[in-house]
Amino acid sequence: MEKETETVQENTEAKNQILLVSLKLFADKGYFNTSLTDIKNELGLKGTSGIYQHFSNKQAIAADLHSSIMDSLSVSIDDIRRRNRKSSEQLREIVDLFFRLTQDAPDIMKFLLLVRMDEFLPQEQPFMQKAPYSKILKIIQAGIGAGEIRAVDPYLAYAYFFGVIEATLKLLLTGTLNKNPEVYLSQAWMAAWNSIAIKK
Amino acid sequence: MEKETETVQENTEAKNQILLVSLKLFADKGYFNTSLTDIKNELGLKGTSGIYQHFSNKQAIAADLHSSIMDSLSVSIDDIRRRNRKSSEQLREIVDLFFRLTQDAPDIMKFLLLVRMDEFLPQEQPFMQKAPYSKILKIIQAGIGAGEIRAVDPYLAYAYFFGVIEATLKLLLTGTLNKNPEVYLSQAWMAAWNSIAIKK
DNA sequence: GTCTATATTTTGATAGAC
DNA sequence: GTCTATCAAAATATAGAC
Repeated sequence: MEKETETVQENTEAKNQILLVSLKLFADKGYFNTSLTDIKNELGLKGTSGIYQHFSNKQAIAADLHSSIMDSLSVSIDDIRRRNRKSSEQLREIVDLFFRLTQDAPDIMKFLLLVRMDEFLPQEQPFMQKAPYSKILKIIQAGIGAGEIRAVDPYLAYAYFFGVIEATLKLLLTGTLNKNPEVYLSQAWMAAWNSIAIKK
Repeated sequence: MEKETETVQENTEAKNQILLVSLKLFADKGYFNTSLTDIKNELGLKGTSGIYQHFSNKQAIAADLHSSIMDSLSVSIDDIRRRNRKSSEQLREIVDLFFRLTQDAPDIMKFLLLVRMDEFLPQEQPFMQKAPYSKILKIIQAGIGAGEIRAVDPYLAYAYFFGVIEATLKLLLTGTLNKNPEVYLSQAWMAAWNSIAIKK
C-alpha cells in the first residue's frame, strides 16, 4: 500500500501543469487566442501530443478549469455561510474573498470575470444557475427575509451588489486601477452594501 | 449633379448589410464562433468572395462596427451634455439611452457589454480611454466639482455607478431578467445614483 | 458585383517509434 | 510518457471568369 487507490480524479503533476499554464494563457489572451501550440510551448514540450494523454481535447482543459474553480468557490461559500449568521457578514466575507483572489490569484479572477465562458463551453448552464451563484442568491433571499436587505427581486439585488464589486475588480484586473486591491475594498463594500441594504 | 461627392466613407447598401448581419452574429455567438462562411450564409451569398470587396478582412468588419458604435454613442453623449446642466441629469439620460438601446437594439448592447473586444481588436485603446467613456468620466468629475457626487476617484465612481447599470443590463441581455427593460430602469437608476451621490 | 475554384495557413488531433 | 511525423478539417483569403 504505497499509494492509496485514488477514487474520483487523480491529478498528476503533469496534468496540473497543463491546467496552470492554460489558465494563465486563457486569462491573458482569451481561449480562442490560445492554441495548443501556445500551451505546448509554455510547457516546454516539443509537440502537442503529450497534452492529449491528460485531456481529450482543448475544450476539456477549459471545462476542467471552469469546474474546479466553481467547486472551490462553492466550498468557500459554504464555509462562509457556516461561520456567519447575518447576510451582511456573509456577503462581506465573499467580497473579502474576491478581493483576496484578485490580489493573490488574478488569473482565476480574470477567468471568472473577464472571460466569456459560454463562447467555448456552450453546454454549461447559465452562470446564475451554477452552484456558487445560486448560493449567493440564497444568502440574498435570507437577507431579505431577515429584514437586512430591501425587498427586491433577488436577481436585481445580486446585480446591484455584485455589479459594484465586479466593476471595481475589473478595473483592477485590467490595470486601470493600479494600487493594491485591498485599498479599494472597504469603499467598494460600502457602495455595494448600501445599494441593497435597508436604511435605518 | 445627381450625386454629391462622398467624402469620407460611402456606405453602400451591401456594406451595411454585411455590418448588420455581422453585428447580429457577433452579438449572438461571439466573434471567434462566427466565420465568414456564417456571414456569407446569412447574407444569402454563394461564396465569401463578395465580402472582400467591402472589407479587407474579418477583423475590419469588427473594427468598423466598433468604431461606428463608439462614434454614435459619443455623439449621443455630447448631445446629452449640451441639453442638461447637472451631472445627475446627464447620467440619468445616459442610463435612459442604455435601457432604450437594450430594448430597441439589443445586438448593439450585447456587442458593447458582452463581447470582449480586446480579444480580436488588440490594437484598440483600453476602453476607458475611448471617447464615450472619457466623456462620462468628465461628467463625473464635473459632478464632484459641483458637490453632487462624492469626492472619490472618478474611476471608482464610474465602477460603482455603471457597475449597477451594466450588471442589470447584462441580466436582461442574457434573458435572466425577462420583463421589459424599462420595468427595471428607475430602480436601477436609484441604486446606481445613490452609490455615488452625496446624501443630503 | 457575384460566382467558381482554389490557394494558404493554422489548428486541432492521431499514429506509431522509441 | 515523450518525440516525430503526419492527417484532416476549417477558415481566411485570392484569382479570374462571367
